[in-house]
Amino acid sequence: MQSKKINIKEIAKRANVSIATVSRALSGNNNVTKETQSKILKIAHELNYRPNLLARSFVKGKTNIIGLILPDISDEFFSEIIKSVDDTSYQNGYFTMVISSHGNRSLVESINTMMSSRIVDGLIVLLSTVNDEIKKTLSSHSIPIVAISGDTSIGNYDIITIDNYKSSRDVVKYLYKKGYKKIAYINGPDENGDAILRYKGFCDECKKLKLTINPVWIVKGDFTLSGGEEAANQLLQNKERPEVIFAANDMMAAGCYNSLVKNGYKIPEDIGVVGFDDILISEYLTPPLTTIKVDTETLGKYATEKLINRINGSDVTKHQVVTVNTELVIRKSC
Amino acid sequence: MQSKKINIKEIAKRANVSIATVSRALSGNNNVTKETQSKILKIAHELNYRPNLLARSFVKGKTNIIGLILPDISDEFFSEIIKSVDDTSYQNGYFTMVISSHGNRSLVESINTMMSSRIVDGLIVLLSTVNDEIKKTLSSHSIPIVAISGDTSIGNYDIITIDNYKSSRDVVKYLYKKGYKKIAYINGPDENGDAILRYKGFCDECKKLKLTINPVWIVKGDFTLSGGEEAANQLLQNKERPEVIFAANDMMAAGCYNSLVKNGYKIPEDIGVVGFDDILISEYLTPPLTTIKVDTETLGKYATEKLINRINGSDVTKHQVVTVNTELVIRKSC
DNA sequence: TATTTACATGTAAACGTTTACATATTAATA
DNA sequence: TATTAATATGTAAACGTTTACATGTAAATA
Repeated sequence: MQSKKINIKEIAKRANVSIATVSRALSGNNNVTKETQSKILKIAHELNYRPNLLARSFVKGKTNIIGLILPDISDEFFSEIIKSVDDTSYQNGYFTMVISSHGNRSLVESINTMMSSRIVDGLIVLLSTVNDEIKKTLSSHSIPIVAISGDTSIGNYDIITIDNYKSSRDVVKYLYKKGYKKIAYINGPDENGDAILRYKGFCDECKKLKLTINPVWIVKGDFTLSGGEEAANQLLQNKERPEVIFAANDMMAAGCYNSLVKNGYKIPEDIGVVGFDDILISEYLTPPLTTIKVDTETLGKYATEKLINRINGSDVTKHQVVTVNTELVIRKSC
Repeated sequence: MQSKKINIKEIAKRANVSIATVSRALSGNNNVTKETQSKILKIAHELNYRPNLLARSFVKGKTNIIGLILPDISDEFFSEIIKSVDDTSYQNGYFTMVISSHGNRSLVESINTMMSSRIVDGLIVLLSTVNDEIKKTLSSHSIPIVAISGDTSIGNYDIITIDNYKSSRDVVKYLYKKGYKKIAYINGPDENGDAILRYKGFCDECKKLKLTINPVWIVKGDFTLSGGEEAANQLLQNKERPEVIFAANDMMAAGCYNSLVKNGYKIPEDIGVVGFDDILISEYLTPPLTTIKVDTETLGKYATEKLINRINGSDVTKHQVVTVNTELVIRKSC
């Protein structure tokens, strides 16, 4: 039951100084004597004073909050990024505000709201698909924006990405080295930037290794578990069976497992499977899934650091595309 | 390149009215003529005016942001809660700020910072373990607080929880009905509120069904995958083998799978397994895991609604404990 | 001692809203 | 028509900080 409001005015009164001096003492400004400062600090502590961050943000025009906009928050990949972003921003004196744009909230709407509200100093946007509307919205920013996206086509903002193309080629290279010649591919959604590059990497490496790509072994998927299962079912209906299935993400690879088990195929003896992402469940599938590990921690870290450097003006270079390394994790599925 | 700052003052000047009238017109206040309002709205739209939410929050003493404090953000269980909380708060005109207290940030520190900063109107705190320090911190709140926790011991705040005790009894009941008599139990961490109640439920139902609890079949776990695997290894070293293992959470159940497979046991033919939580991987284990489904969506929704009702004063009852239902999901693991 | 310099502190404006209160205008009533 | 009530609008304070500028004081220099 604190009767009086504790603010710098109250502290000033008790310390017999002006509010300016209190402000300076509390902010560690050097233009204040040791004695005055310690007196003020003591009183502030006694009164359990906490600065009104809202007032401070208001006058400074800076909230030290960064916004993180997600297409859909429940995906495990995203939750790891949230953690990394939140960790990094905290270390740099920022808070993280998470805005998911599922349900009745569109991505563009979320971005616009956040950009104009002055509540966040900058924005990290996680993009799975990038259409022209989104690109236009992002480019018309009034605050710094960093995108985490597979689509690296030029926009007027920084992009943190992974090397989908090279990683995909690495997978094919590895399969080839293992002796696989007949590789099937389950693609991701058409408009998905990551999916497009992964597919291109697959095709190019096959071409380079002179592996003929059987058209019936290229099937469309949607990055979901059931989509992967259906795609695998479709693959199994062909007369000629592939030796290994390369799914464009782990979730679909897990779907393949379901299909293969139900159809009586053993992994990897009958058909091998390889995925992309290294999500949590991949390690615990039977057999554990060979896949491309995406370093989400670094991804989130880079994005956050880049954004903060943009915010505080220590990075004034042209917008960049930063690529985070991936790693082939060899397990037992092929 | 907007040369002039767009605020209500600027709009007032152009509309030839006072800032008060602009404020009223924009906020939909009725004390303003249709003509004046539409004139102001038109100008605001032309100038692409966006209210400074920070200024508004500051003067109103309300930010419409709720804080969500997590022990560690990467857990899948938490990410589902984030989604649900964010969704519900958005529907009620609130933003969600996520604060994870991993790394160098303690839970108590996070709570204190958030409570005093005035940045959030209320706080949802996800608790796995509740010690006295946390309880004391939560009880000394200056803003509404809702805890999502297994520990329902009375504190001066609302608690949303699941019925760990009853659910655990349900599992034992089901196993008994299936004919299992020799049930092993892998416990969670000592101080974990959920774990304590699950264990109690297990014991009480065994007693009721007159199932003798073999002490060597009760082993300690830590809710992690490797912990589950070790616990199962330990169980398998006894001369007498249990017929089924009840793991206090799904992660440990998955660990059991690893141990059993490595030791040449078939699930469920040789030994059955049952878990608790119904996390994403449970469905995709081989065989799919029978477990207790926790309705995270409802959990997050209830917590958020409760909090918002506290914030806007529409709920002034004594602090409550609200229990969200669980469901036994029968799959193939026992 | 007189003057300059450095430093500590105070004064007051600024940030962009909302809102209590005052005032002016219009409509409703006697 | 005179009075009252209702409505529209304006004025100015308030929210809690930070900070440019002014002022005062003590130390350093001439």
